Amino acid sequence: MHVTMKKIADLAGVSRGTVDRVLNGRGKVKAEVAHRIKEIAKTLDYTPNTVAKSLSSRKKKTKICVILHAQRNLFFDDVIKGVEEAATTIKDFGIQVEVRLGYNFDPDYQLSLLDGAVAEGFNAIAITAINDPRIIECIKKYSGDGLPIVLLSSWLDIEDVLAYVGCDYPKSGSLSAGLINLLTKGSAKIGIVSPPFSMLGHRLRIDAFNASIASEYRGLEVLATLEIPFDDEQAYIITRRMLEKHPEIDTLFYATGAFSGGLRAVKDLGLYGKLTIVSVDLAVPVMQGLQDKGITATICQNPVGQGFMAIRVLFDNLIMGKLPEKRETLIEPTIKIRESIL
Amino acid sequence: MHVTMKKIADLAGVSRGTVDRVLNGRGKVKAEVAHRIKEIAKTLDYTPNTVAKSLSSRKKKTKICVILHAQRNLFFDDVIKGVEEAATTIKDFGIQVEVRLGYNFDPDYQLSLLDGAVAEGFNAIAITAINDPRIIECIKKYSGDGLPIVLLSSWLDIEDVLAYVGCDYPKSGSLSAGLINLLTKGSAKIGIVSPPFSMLGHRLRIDAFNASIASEYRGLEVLATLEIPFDDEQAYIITRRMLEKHPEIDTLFYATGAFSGGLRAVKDLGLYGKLTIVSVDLAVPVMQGLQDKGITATICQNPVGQGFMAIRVLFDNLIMGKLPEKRETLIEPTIKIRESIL
DNA sequence: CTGAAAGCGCTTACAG
DNA sequence: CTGAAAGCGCTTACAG
Repeated sequence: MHVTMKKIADLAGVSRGTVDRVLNGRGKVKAEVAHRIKEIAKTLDYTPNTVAKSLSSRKKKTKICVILHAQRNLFFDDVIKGVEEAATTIKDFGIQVEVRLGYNFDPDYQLSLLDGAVAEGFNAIAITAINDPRIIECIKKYSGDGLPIVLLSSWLDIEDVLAYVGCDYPKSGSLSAGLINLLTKGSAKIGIVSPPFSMLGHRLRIDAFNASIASEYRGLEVLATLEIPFDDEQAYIITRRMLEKHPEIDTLFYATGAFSGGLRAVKDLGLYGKLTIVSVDLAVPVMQGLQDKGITATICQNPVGQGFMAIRVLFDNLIMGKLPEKRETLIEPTIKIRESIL
Repeated sequence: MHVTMKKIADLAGVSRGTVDRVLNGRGKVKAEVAHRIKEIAKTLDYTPNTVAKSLSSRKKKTKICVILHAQRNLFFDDVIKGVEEAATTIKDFGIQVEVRLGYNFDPDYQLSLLDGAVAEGFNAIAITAINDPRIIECIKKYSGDGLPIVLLSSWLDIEDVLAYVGCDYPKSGSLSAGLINLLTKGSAKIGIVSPPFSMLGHRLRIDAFNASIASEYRGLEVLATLEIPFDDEQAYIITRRMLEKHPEIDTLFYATGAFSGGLRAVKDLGLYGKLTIVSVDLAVPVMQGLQDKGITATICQNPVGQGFMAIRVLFDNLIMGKLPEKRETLIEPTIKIRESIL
């Protein structure tokens, strides 16, 4: 019971060093011996002991860098909280985690953070990567070089990467559709406001929203779909124009972070509290809106869990050489209403 | 950087053994020496290395017993899934986790499981304790003897225990009220069906539900509140009688696991699909009901998370001697609708 | 009351 | 290509 390297070494009639070489692919071992060791390990169902492993390799510090694409906000505060929670549990494994904030979705700056982290010898990276060709190129390159990289919270289709940990955008979209159906008893004129589709996830979300309506909820009708930048002034203008152009709109699916501008437009038009509004995430104005019943519900994506999982996936890979089962670790979206945040 | 026992020993001019004695309260040490060591440890902000700690004490196996009060069902399957997930992450710490199923809420049987686990030398216990004086007494006794016990998923007011990990019943109640308010646009005649209040949590949930309505949602009216046992035949009869007696009821808060009986009553009366039904948890008939839109929503309590946290709390205590920050680790209730389970 | 030594299961130079 | 030894940070008998 409980197989160790020593036991395998004894059975194979070699030293632990040799077993180590075979099982961890360090240096050359005579083929015949290697084969024998592998057989024994397999027969005995050997699994290396993570705890011993990390204790023994404590000298060569292992460092994980978490790179975000903007300054802190409520969402990233939660992501960071999850990251730090995970960091605490793996601290004693000699793994250090460092968070570096980006600046205003600036690709150049993020690029410099990325290169900087690699130059400083970080052993793994979690990044909310900006959808920019140079960044994608850069991530591909480092991944190709064997650096474990996790895309955190922002979906990009990069195969080479270790994993994507973040929102299940399609599910977030269909969940929103189902919820709006319930909240409006199956009949609604909907205006959609989305962040730019250049962030791929957002398109996936809206597509799923529409697909869900088309297949299940015929009483829901989408009158307008707007992409707006992360800019509250723009949000105000565009949202206002949409509501003026479509006075029949009684429901807003407001799937963007630039919330206060849009909310102001709703208020200025005297529609606050009259519209059914479903939002995403939990920014400050959303919290406020739920509180005073102007916002009906919001679809969250468990940012704490995202941060936590990103670190776990990297930890498992660094310590165990483990690949995640699926390249996408999708975090379950959840419905929050007023009482959820009380 | 990075304080170890050896460093402290050197600074104090003693051996590591002595430092160990002081910091872990094993055996006597001259008061003056002990004091010096404590000072140094505090100054240097020493925190013991969990990894080394557990590796070194690997010989004396540590075992956690998880005792449930009934056979498996979807809820406990998820709890067990969480338990096993946590068990995997701590396996290499030499901690074994074993799950033992109760039988039909039978206190005698649970008592025998509890005594059995202690007799077999388990080092910690997580238990979905039945609200029975003998069991409470027994838990108190073992807790008093220093055995770390976590109450899992079933709330009891036992101070001596290490922690309660489970549903936030009051929040579950207010969340249900808020949700029903949204689903019915603020106007509903409600029938409540609850499991017996002898399980304390259920009373807390219904109380919070009513309190929330009283303070915020005056358009909601509770016409009947029924406690029913976990028995589908009874559930059928009682639910049917309630609906016949109060034909104005348009909304059901069906906060019990005995679901299929009640659902059959609704169907037999031709009300399926017409009532707004909010349920709790995700038993098979609930899943089915959400699927075909007969059930509007259900309030879940993250059973996977409960199982996971229970083990984590015990692990932290066993390995680190850490007490949980609060004695109650409350799991956030969540709203699930049709699309949540698709 | 205190220290020296061995050990937990692995990795890492260092020899050969 | 392979082995013996030291070490990661702690605990645990065993002496004294």
